[in-house]
Order: sequence, then C-alpha cells, then structure tokens
Amino acid sequence: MVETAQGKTAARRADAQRSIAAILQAAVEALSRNPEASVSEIAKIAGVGRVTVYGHFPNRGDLVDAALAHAIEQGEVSLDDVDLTGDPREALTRLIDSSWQLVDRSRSLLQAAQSVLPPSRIRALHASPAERVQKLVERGRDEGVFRTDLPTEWLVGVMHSVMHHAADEINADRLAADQAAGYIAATVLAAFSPISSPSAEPRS
Amino acid sequence: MVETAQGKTAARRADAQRSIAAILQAAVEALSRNPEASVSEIAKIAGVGRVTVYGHFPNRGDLVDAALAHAIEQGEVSLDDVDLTGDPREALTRLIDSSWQLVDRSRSLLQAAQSVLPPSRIRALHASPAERVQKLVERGRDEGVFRTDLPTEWLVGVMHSVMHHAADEINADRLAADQAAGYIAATVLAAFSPISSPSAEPRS
DNA sequence: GATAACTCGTACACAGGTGTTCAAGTTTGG
DNA sequence: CCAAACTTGAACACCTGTGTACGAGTTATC
Repeated sequence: MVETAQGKTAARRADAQRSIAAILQAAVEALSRNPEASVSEIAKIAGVGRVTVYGHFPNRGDLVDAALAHAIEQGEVSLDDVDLTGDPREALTRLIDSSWQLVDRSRSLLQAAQSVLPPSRIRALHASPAERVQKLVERGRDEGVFRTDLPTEWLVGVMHSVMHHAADEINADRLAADQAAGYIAATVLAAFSPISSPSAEPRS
Repeated sequence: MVETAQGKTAARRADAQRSIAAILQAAVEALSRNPEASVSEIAKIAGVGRVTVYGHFPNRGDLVDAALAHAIEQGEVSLDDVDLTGDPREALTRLIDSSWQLVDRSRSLLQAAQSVLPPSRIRALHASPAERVQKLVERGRDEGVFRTDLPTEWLVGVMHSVMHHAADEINADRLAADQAAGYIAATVLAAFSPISSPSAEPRS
C-alpha cells in the first residue's frame, strides 16, 4: 500500500508486492544470522538490487523495523494454536514450548533492532505477544498457583530472559536443543511459584 | 611488561605505565557507555593521542579484550569482601547484592566484547567469577536448600541472566534501581528452590 | 499495446572507522 | 646529561557502509 496525497491507498503492482515480500523475508533471514547485515547482503538474499530496497524502504532503520514487525507477526500465528486453558502451570509449559524456539531464532534480529530502534519502539512491537503471557500469569495468580509478591511485568520479563539464556547456551554448545524447553519450564515454574514457607529447612 | 627476544620482561617506563592505565580505564568507561566506542573516543577520554593507543595495543580487539579483563579483575576485588558462609540462601542474597551492580555497569562493555571476541574467550574471562557462584550453589545443594534436578551451570547462568534483565528494566525506567536487588533475589531464590511438591494446589 | 510502475547496474558523494608511517618534540632513568 | 623510550599530530591508504541520481530496460495493468 502507498499513501497518496489524499490519504487513499493506491494498490502496488504485483511485482512490487513480490519484491517487498522477498526483501522482508530476506531481512529477517539475514539479520537473524548477523545483526549487522548490510542492505547489500539483504538485497542479495532477496534476489533484488540494492537500489530496489531503497525504493521500498527509506533507510536501513525502517527496514529493520519492518523485519522485526514481520517476524513477530509470523510468530504470533503459531502462538495462536497454543491451548492456554486448564492448569496455568501446564498452560505455561505449553506456551514456553512454542515460544522459546521463536525467541531463539530471532534473537539476533532483536539485537539488530535494539541497536537501531529506540527502546520504546521495541516495546511497542512486543506488546501483543507480551500481553498473551501476561494474561496467563494473571490467571495463575488468581488461582493461587503463581506468586503475587512481584509485578507480573517482571515475571513476564524473567521468562523472556530465561529463554534467551537457553538460546545462548545452545549456541555455545553447552545445552542440547531438545533439553532446552524442559530446563526453561522447570526454571520458570519454580520462579513463578508462591513462597512455600519462609524458611523450609528440612533439618540439618 | 614487554616481552623481549629472550623472553625476559623489560620494565616499561613510568610514563608508559601511566598511559596504559589511563587507556584501560578510559576504555572501560567509554565501552560501558557505548559498545561501539571508537579508538579515537577512548584515546580522548584517556587524555592521550590515538597513536599512543596503537603503541600499546596492536588493534581495537585486543584493547576491548584487555578492558573487559580489567573490569572483571576490578569487580572480583569487591566480591572478595562478600561473606559466603552460613545459610546458602542468605549468602546468595548477599552475593547478588554485590554482583548485580557490577553486571549492570559493565553490560555494555560485555556487548562490545561479544561483538569482537570469540565466545570461548568471553567464557574464559568469566571463569573465575562464575566459579565463585558455582561453589556456593554446590554447597547449597549439599545442604538440601537448592534444587539438584538441573545442572549447576544452568542455575548460575539463570542468575546471570536475571541480573541482566534487571539492568535492562532499570535502563528502560520500568524498575527503580533500589528495588532491583530485592527482585533478583526473590526470583533467583525461588528458581533455585527444590520442588516442594509435584502439584501443590491448595484446592480448586 | 501504450503508459505508468517497477527494477537494475553503475556511479557518485559522503561519512566514519582502522591501522601505519613519519618527523618532531618530551620525559625518564641510569 | 644524554640516549633511549615514549608521545604526539598530521597525513596517508584503505575499507565498508549509507543514501542519492540517472538512464536504460522490463513488466504489469487498463
């Protein structure tokens, strides 16, 4: 879509749409491998001239922005399939299962965005996926299975950060990919649990 | 110290030692503010000519390496004062108290290092501080207050990653600096706790 | 099939960084 | 005090990336 002077949207030609899709896809791919990927690299992957990229995106920053938005949008589709009902702890486990690989794949992209976009923009882009988790955490609190002595925003962030950590560990060959989800769930569930007893020493 | 042909070390002149110290200090400061700080910026902060920097460090990468090593070394000094005896949970709380601010201050430096140094080198530089935490975690396990169903390396990493998350939150003005330590401790202690009971539903 | 939209390569101007060389000064240490 | 060590700015060669301009060719669309 192109904004015209009157604010109407003039439909792009089919080949332009194809180009844009290819560029977006390529940007996600390239930036996911290397957060500092240049416009040239992206254009090459997209099978398009560098100039064409600038024809659709005013500058590199806007392209990175669009790429992150695109990746998140795609991710949300697969997250829509997750059953979030029932025991919040089991639901959270399922959500982690689906989420963490997305986080893994796009953590380099995120880094690219962080070095070019203002933090506020990054937040805005993540608002929708974050809300999904937040809602679940709140339900878990209401049902008494998640702690209430820390803000939900903090808890959501902790989950995010543990997933990132797992991604790093895999990347460093210190963790097997198929173990990650289990580790993350075990850690996050414990972190989310209400304090059982002030000091539960068996004896000693 | 300079390595001579015979492998002896010839003492540097006093002014050279001063320069090196100033450069190192400036590098830590500059890279802690901006991970992409140029050699020029660092030289300016050090109050030294850019050429002088190259006189002591063959290239930017080596300088970043030295800066990180220097920062970690400094950090360890303040960590040496922490009392790690007594209840492992309380000891861990104390350790978090002292550690997290160090992590906060130098997370930008770390990012600089990550984009220039191989992961293995980053690990090596962190070996000594990591071992400190690891030892404490192991003691906690032996005494039955920390969980044993996850590797200690993983637990140590989780603690690290939660501290980083707190730093990010403060940076985004979503968390007050004086609350951070409390949040981190509350989160990490819960994450480290042994599983109380498979499913401890109060009722419902 | 004509016209507007789109693409492409080349080329350019520009900015910023790295690492080296040099010649001239300053400081240190024996 | 003097030779060696050190520092310095300026200049240079080099590279990589960004964003713009242009002209010629291709493709969609009505």
